[in-house]
Amino acid sequence: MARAATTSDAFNAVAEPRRRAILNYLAMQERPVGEIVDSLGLEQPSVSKHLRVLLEVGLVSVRRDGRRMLYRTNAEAIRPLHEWTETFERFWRHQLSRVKERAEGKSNPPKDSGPNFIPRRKNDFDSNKN
Amino acid sequence: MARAATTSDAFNAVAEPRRRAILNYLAMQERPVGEIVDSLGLEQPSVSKHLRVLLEVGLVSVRRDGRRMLYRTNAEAIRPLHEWTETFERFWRHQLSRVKERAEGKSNPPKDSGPNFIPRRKNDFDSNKN
DNA sequence: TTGACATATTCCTATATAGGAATGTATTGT
DNA sequence: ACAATACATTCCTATATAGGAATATGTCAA
Repeated sequence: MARAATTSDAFNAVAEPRRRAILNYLAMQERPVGEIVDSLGLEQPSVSKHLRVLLEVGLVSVRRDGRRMLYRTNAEAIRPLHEWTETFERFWRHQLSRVKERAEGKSNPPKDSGPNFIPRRKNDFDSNKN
Repeated sequence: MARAATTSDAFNAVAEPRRRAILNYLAMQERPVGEIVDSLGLEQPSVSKHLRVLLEVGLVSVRRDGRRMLYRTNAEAIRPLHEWTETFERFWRHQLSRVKERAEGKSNPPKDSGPNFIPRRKNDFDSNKN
């Protein structure tokens, strides 16, 4: 009766901007927690918690190196998201051409897109602090 | 101090499986609410609420047709997700080849991927009832 | 063993749902 | 005007965070 757990699946896990930032950071190479903390400017407990979520859904893997824990992004786990979004690719291509036609002036003003359109935010995905 | 609103951005909005199902359903063509209710087997108020969220983040658009409201997916709004996931494509390609090498038996057992690996669910994204 | 270093976990709290039930609102046909 | 149709909104509640603070756990060096 509430929102699904962040650990439900990759979709829920990556809904949090800091977790996406962490995934970006760990994509190139494995890193210890401390470096994530320093580089992204987050609190250490916060990073540990986010990593736990990412680990539970398989978005990262870990191995111990002495007293440090080296995390790395498991890109494979992001694939389902990529594939889901991919099914819409052909549609935004079509919509683009339609918009283009309209820009070239093909009469009727779009009495479309209803009551309150309210497109909230822009493209501020990724990163963010704290 | 809690989870970000579902209306924060597309990432949060599509974290809910039923909303993804609705987006899939409305991708091909616009549809009245009633058809979504019947086709996906959800409660009408539930569908209206989900549509409101999708509308607020710009993932769908509406127009009135008599007493019906015709919704349609705005694929363009899914593009940021596609682009974010796309940045990981090259990585899962690399990882795949690494896994392949290992399968062909290149010695050392993967003392990798830490304490409790716990990859929870499989690929049951999309759809779902209620 | 002890202390320092690196992470993880626990506790507490404000907040935002998602579902169910009930009700409100807009629009059309007669 | 009125009933019926099609949606939207409100109310209520159990649940799952995310952040901050404090503390616990694990590992290495001397």
